[in-house]
Amino acid sequence: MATSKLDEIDRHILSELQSDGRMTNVALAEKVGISAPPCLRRVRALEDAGYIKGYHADVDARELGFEVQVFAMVGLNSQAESDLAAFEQRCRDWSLVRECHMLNGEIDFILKCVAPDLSSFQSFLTGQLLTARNVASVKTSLVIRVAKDDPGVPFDVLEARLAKTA
Amino acid sequence: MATSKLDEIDRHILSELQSDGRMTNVALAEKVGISAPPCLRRVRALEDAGYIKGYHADVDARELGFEVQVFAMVGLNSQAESDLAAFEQRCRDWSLVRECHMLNGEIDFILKCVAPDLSSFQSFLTGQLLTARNVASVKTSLVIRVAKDDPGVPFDVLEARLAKTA
DNA sequence: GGTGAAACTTGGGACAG
DNA sequence: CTGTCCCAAGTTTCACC
Repeated sequence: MATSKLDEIDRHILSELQSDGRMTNVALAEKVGISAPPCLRRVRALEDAGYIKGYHADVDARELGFEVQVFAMVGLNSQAESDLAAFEQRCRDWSLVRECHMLNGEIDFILKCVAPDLSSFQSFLTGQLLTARNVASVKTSLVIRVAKDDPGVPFDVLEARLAKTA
Repeated sequence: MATSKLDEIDRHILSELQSDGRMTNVALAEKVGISAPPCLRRVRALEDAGYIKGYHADVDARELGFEVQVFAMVGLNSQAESDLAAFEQRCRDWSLVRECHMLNGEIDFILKCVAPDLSSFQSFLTGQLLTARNVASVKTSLVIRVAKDDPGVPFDVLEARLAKTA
């Protein structure tokens, strides 16, 4: 497993940076119980190895005027790899689409979209998504409210798992 | 609109911090074209006003050993507010569940879940989610691959919108 | 993994437009 | 009220053990 390369301190670093990405290196070093220079070396190594893909401020979409969040379930006519890739590329080009996941089962893709209001989402839906080549069906569901929206992964699950195999 | 309190520099700051949350204040100040002290004051004000909810390292779930991502569509028996709230609280307590969104339409909730492997997800599904009080139906879809997973909001949409009304 | 030291960043105070 | 200049305290990031 890929985690076997990481020791407990590395996992602790990832966990802390996931919950507070702007923590200073000295505060992080203190939390994980080592001094600052080796802590920074570990962080750089985790970044270089791809365990940390980036750092992002978590901005409040609603406060910023994005009142509408929508999940769109998309079915395609052709599931040939080149057609799947073409649809994925189109999703990357649409900035309203924040996430695009290919799924198993009857739905081919689920898209998480964000828009300033319903009418601008509707114009995206009818003008872009529904008319895109190869799109067979789109079912949309408006988000009424968000009960939980945690970034990243549950480190407690990882630790529980490692404790079992140890 | 809530964005009217923000000027172009504030939006630029949010946009930069969304794409790189660990940028130093001097680098940020240079990017948005003001000097460091007022830039820092703006960042603090944006944090205090709730536009910035936090900062997070974006860790690679698969590299860390979370091989399985699943979307679960959940239907409840009762949609009374107290029953909805009870289910949402249960989702917050399950660390495998990273996101829980209440939707309109036939599905009541969509959950984004992450797990180390299929069997640990299955044991969560059968042991926790399906047996939870008030849960009527659960349809799950495995994520085959992720074509796009951008955090936050599309600032280009916001700018286009503001340009129109200006 | 730790230590010390140099360069840089942060974040405050005083002040101008 | 927002920006600029400056400075002390704290932080990052070397080279070396």
